[in-house]
Amino acid sequence: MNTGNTKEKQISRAVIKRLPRYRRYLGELKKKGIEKISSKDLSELIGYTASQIRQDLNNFGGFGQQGYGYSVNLLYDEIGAILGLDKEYQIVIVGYGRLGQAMANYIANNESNFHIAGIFDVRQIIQDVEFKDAQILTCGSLSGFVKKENIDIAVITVPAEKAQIVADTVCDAGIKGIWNFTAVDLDLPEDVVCENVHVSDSLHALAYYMKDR
Amino acid sequence: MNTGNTKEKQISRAVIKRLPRYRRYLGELKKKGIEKISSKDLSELIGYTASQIRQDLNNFGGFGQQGYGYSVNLLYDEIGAILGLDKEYQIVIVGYGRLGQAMANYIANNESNFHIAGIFDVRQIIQDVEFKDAQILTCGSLSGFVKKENIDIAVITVPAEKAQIVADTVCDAGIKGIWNFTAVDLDLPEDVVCENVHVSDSLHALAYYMKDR
DNA sequence: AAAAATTTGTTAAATATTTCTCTTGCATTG
DNA sequence: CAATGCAAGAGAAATATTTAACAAATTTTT
Repeated sequence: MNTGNTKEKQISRAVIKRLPRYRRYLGELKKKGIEKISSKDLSELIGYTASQIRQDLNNFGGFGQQGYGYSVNLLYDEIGAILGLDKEYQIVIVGYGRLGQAMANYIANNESNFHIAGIFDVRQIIQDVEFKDAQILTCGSLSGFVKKENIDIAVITVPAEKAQIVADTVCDAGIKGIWNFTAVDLDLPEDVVCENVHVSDSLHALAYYMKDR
Repeated sequence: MNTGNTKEKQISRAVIKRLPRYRRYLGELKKKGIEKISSKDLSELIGYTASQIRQDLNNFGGFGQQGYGYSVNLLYDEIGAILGLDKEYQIVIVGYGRLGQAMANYIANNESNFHIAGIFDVRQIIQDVEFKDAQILTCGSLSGFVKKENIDIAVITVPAEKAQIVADTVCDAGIKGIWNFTAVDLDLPEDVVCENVHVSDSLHALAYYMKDR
């Protein structure tokens, strides 16, 4: 077991970025009732080389069987465990505009192990008083809520100019992870993990690849 | 000029992914009225090494001046031109749920050279009949609209199970690029460019990095 | 006006990542 | 139940990416 004190091979970010994708495809195979798959077949499906798939998976252990392939169900669960998707995370959504609402829906409907504990907005929300079992509150109570409810992750969907203030607030309150949808890179304490969804960067990359079409 | 028939160094995807980020920071510097910056200072700001910044930029030409640095304004525009952000793109948004609305707002307010020409949804939308100067229409007219209006990019924000059908429709109608927000990878013709925003993959990567916190 | 300090563009070195090759083990088939 | 084929795992080779080093050009200082 990894207790964090042995010097072990650091898994590259590129590998981690591929894991959710493997899991996504395995989920689809599962749904279709397919029980086993070889790295070769998975390769054709996903578009990475078979070699890379095997190499990636072997960073975490041998989940396959020679002459047979990989068990779809087993591999799906194993990757889930590697990613930490075998636990439940408590999250808050900060910023309940259209993007915040979209992400709330997405999480509630597709990410069963991420529980929306609270939703925050600067405005006093009138139409919705709650979302599923989460209260919708004003930002003033954010810090206290994160502390009291032991929130793991803050989803930041506020306007860009408010993002850093929100980040500071939740970090001070002891948050462990931030899922940032704003177009700024946040300045965060060492021990807070952050994943950015910079849609503008993605759109601009799209423009680049369209250049000579 | 690149006419596409000379064998030239292929720019790696990693470089392209960094360009929008450079431009974003340069935009902020511009706003602050800063006129020049060295790769060293930019490095401290962005977090890439100065060496990498220079290397990246020199893929496209020498925009800096020895002993001086880079002109913020010039570099901002040059990167914009490299990315193809000096043209206007006609886009349609397909799927006008909360995510579609969020992206429509984002584009209208932040991406001046992407013009929302039309918005499509399966439902007959009652409350909004139009968004800025774009009509909101039902999906039946999507194909005809894309053809007639010469649309460049389709933003796909429909439920995952509809994504491929929408993609097929717009591709048949001659679209050049797709900005895909659904959790599936689309099967597309060779000549259609696609940029995916797989939020689930991003969330799962976040979970991984939170493991031992 | 000369000297010193900057800072780019570029080439070379170091790392990291991906692909290839080969060995070994398992499963299937006759 | 032996022979054959399949496919993982592992290590080596090949690529690609990133970082470092340095010469040349420019600016600033004295």
